[in-house]
Amino acid sequence: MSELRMSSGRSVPGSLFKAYLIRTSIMYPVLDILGDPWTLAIIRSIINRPKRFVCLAEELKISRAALSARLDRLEEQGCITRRQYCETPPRYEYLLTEMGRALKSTLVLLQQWNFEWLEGREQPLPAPLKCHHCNKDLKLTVVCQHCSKSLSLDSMRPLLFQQLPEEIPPLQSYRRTRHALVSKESSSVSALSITAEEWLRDRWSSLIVGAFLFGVHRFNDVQSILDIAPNILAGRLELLQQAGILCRVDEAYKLLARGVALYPAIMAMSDWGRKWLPADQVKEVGWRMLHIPCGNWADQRYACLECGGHID
DNA sequence: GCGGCGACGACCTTCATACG
DNA sequence: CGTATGAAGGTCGTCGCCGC
Repeated sequence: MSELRMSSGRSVPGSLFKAYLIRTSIMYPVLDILGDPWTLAIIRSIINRPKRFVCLAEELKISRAALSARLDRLEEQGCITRRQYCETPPRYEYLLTEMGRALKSTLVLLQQWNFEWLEGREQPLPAPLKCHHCNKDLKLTVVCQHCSKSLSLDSMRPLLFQQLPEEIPPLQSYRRTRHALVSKESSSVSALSITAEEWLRDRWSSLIVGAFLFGVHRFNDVQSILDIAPNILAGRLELLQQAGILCRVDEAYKLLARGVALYPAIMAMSDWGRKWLPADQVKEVGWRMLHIPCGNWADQRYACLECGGHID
C-alpha cells in the first residue's frame, strides 16, 4: 500500500490522502458498536442458540443493569432481537438477527488470531463453528471475490477516483470507554496475553493499528490524524510495542507480523459495517481498495482454510 | 424473578503545560 | 519531535431499592 494515486493517474499528497482514508474509515461507527466491552461477548454467547436474560447474566458474569443496557442497545442497533417466551410476567429470550449473524466471520477471525498469537488464552466459541463443505472446525481466510486469491495487506492499495475535499473531514464521533487494557505498572508479559477482542475493545489501540495499516508511521502523524492526546498515544504505543505488535525503527514505528495478522479481522469488521450500518454512517466516499494482482476492486469473501470452500 | 432507576465511586480521557 | 505530569471532567459498572 505504497502509492497513493487518483484513478486519473495524478498523484496526491500521501499524508493528506492517508488522513482522509483514516478519518472517513468505517471503523469508527463499527467500533462504536463492537468496541463495547460486552457486545462481542453477548453475540458470541448467542451465536448458536437463543438465550434467556438470566442465563446470559450468569454466563458472562455481568450485572443485570449492565446486561439490560447492552441488550437494549444491541436491539436498537439491529444486531439482536428478543422473543417472548412467557406472557405473565413478560419474559424474553435473545437471538441474533441476520445483521448479528453476519458477525460470524469476524468472530472466527478474531478467534484465529488468539489461537495463533496467544499462549493458552484463546477463547473458543461455545460450540466451534463447522465448515459446511468439509465439516471441520471453521478456519477462515479472506480472499478476492474476483480472482479468489488472498487479500493480503501488501496486495492492495487505495485508489482515489475523485478530488479530495478542500478540508479533511473531522473525526467521526467517538464514544469514550473506561476500559484500559493494562495499567502502567503491568509487565510486558501481560501485554503479550491481550486477546484480539481486548485490542478491539480499546478503540484507541485499534484505531492506531488501523492508521499503521494505512501506512502512517510517525508519532506526530498518528497524533494529528487521530486527534489523540500525546500522553494517550505514547501509552498505547508503549503497550503495542510490549505486545509485539509494533516496533520502533529510528524515528518511526513499524507494524510487526503480529500486528499485520490483525488485518483480516479488521477487514471483516469493515466489510460488515459497509453492508449493515445505515448509509449516513458510511463516510468512505471517493476511494476504494484495489486488488493489485487481478486489477479489480478488493471485494472480499471468505473461504475455508481447510478445503477452500466459500463461506457465506 | 426480571428489569428499571438513581446514587456513588473508580478510573479513563482530555487538556494545558513543560521538558529533553 | 516525542514524551511526561497533574488537574478536571466525563463515563460507566455496581449496588440497593423498588415496581411489576
